[in-house]
Formats: sequence, structure tokens, C-alpha cells
Amino acid sequence: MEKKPDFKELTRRERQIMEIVYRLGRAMATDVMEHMSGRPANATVRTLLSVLEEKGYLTHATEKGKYIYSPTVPLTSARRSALDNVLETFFSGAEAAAAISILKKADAKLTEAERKLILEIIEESRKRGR
Amino acid sequence: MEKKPDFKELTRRERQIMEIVYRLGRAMATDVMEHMSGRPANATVRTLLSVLEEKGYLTHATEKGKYIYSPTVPLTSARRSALDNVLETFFSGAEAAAAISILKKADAKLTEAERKLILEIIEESRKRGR
DNA sequence: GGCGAAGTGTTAAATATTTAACATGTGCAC
DNA sequence: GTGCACATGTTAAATATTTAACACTTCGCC
Repeated sequence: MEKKPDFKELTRRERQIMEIVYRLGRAMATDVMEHMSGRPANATVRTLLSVLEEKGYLTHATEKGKYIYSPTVPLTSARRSALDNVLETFFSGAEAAAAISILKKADAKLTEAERKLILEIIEESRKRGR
Repeated sequence: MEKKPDFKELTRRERQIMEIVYRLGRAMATDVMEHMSGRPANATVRTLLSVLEEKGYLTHATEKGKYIYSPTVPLTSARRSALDNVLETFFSGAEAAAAISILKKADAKLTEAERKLILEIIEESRKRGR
């Protein structure tokens, strides 16, 4: 596959579908259809899934005659790109605010290992920073 | 203005423009044009800016005969929505990983106040969490 | 004031996207 | 094997988006 998927080039519906598939991890047309605004028909969604596969964003496995689509860009990579884009677009110079905002929501769910890691980063920041 | 701007409903070019305007804070057609992929003509960009204004996403002030566009959704609100969407789409169950990732990149730029705040959140997490 | 660069206003066509009907296929329960 | 629910395959039209040419205006400099 030569295409380098670029989420900025996705059309409205394509982008909506990509987000749904990432959320679900893998999905059939009916799954995607149920999550879409504007209630497009099943055939509509299938056409769009097919286009996305041609463009290299999705791939499908056939299970019992059914098409199960999944993203071609691995989650770790997609996470990186998506997060970078949001930071660059909305949080330029305020990246820490984004992190803090997330931590405030996630604090009850932090593991000990995560807390330890964050403390290490803070310590490192003290050594280097201001 | 009755419309509630919903970024998921933006077309490909509209979304690209919105991100550029948020990055720049405020922008004229030529500014936006310079940042766009595919090198659309000035008249193209102006049409799209005008559409976005009609849809309620942008507003413009006239300065010396020039249209300076800015977003209608305040940055704080846009930040919230964008970040939530990325977390929900790509980081479900792994929100802490997003925060950690950001902190790793931003650690040299953390202020003392930010470090203090993060430490407080970690402490709070210890009390409540696992 | 004149001029030119750079801006807006207007219009509509080219192009892309979205839509979905209908024919056909698959798998499973009976 | 049969029937049915639910899936895919195919085709093309409706709709939306993107594109930009050209006329006109604004502003700053000389």
C-alpha cells in the first residue's frame, strides 16, 4: 500500500466513519450505520466503507460472509497524529493545560505505575525547567 | 445565532479552514490560503470563509477594508470539545496515556505552578484510586 | 489625484460526495 | 432442502462542495 493516509483529506462522511471505526475497534456496515448522524441507508454506508478501503484507510476481513472493517493505521499511530493535531491547533503554548485537564478527569483511574511515571516526569521537569 | 456549531458536520475544506483559523487566532483570506493544501485560489478560500460565516462558525471584522475572520466558538470551548473527541475516539480507557504523552513532550516547559497542580492531582488520585 | 497592489462581490460551472434502489448472495434455524 | 433475515454487489442519479474568472472597491504611496 503506497498511500499515506492523511486524515485532513477525508470528506465529512469519511471522517465520521473513521472515527466510528476507531471507537469500535472493528465494525460492519450496520454497526457504523447505527452510529451515524443523519441516518444514512445501509447501502450508503457500504459505499463509503468501500471508498475508504480503496483509499487505504480501512481494510476488511470476511467472517461468515460478513465484512468486518478495521483501520489500517494502527491505534498507537493514530493516537499520536490525532493528539498532535489537537495540541497544535488548539493548545499551542498551553500543552500542559491539556494534560492537566485530562488528569483531572482521569485521576480516579490512574494506576500506581502511571502515577509513578508522572512523578518522574515532574522531577525531570524540575531539573530542566523553570 | 441559533446554530450550534458542530465540527463533525464540516466538510473537508471547511474543517481545514477552521483549524487554520484557530491556529492563527484570526486570519484574512490570504493567510488561510497560504496554509492550505492543494493551493486553492484566493476567491476559493473567500467563498469558503463566507460559507463558514453563514453557518455560524466564523465571524469577521472589517479593518481598513479587509476582512479579518475569527472563530465564534471561544478557544476554551473549542479546546474542550476537540480534546474530548480525541480522547473518546482514540484513547478510551487510556486517557492517562494521553496525558503522559503530552507531559513527556512538554516537561521542559512546565511552570512551577503547573507542576504543583499536577502533584496535587496525583495526591488526590492516591486517595481515591488504586 | 493617479496608480497599482491587494482586497471584496458576484456568479455559475466543474467536480466530488453522498445517496440509495434493486438484484444477488450467505448463513442459520427449522 | 427451504425460507428468511441480513448481508454484499452494482449502478447511477441527486446533492453538495469546491473551484475560480471577472468586475469592482479600498488603501497607501508617490
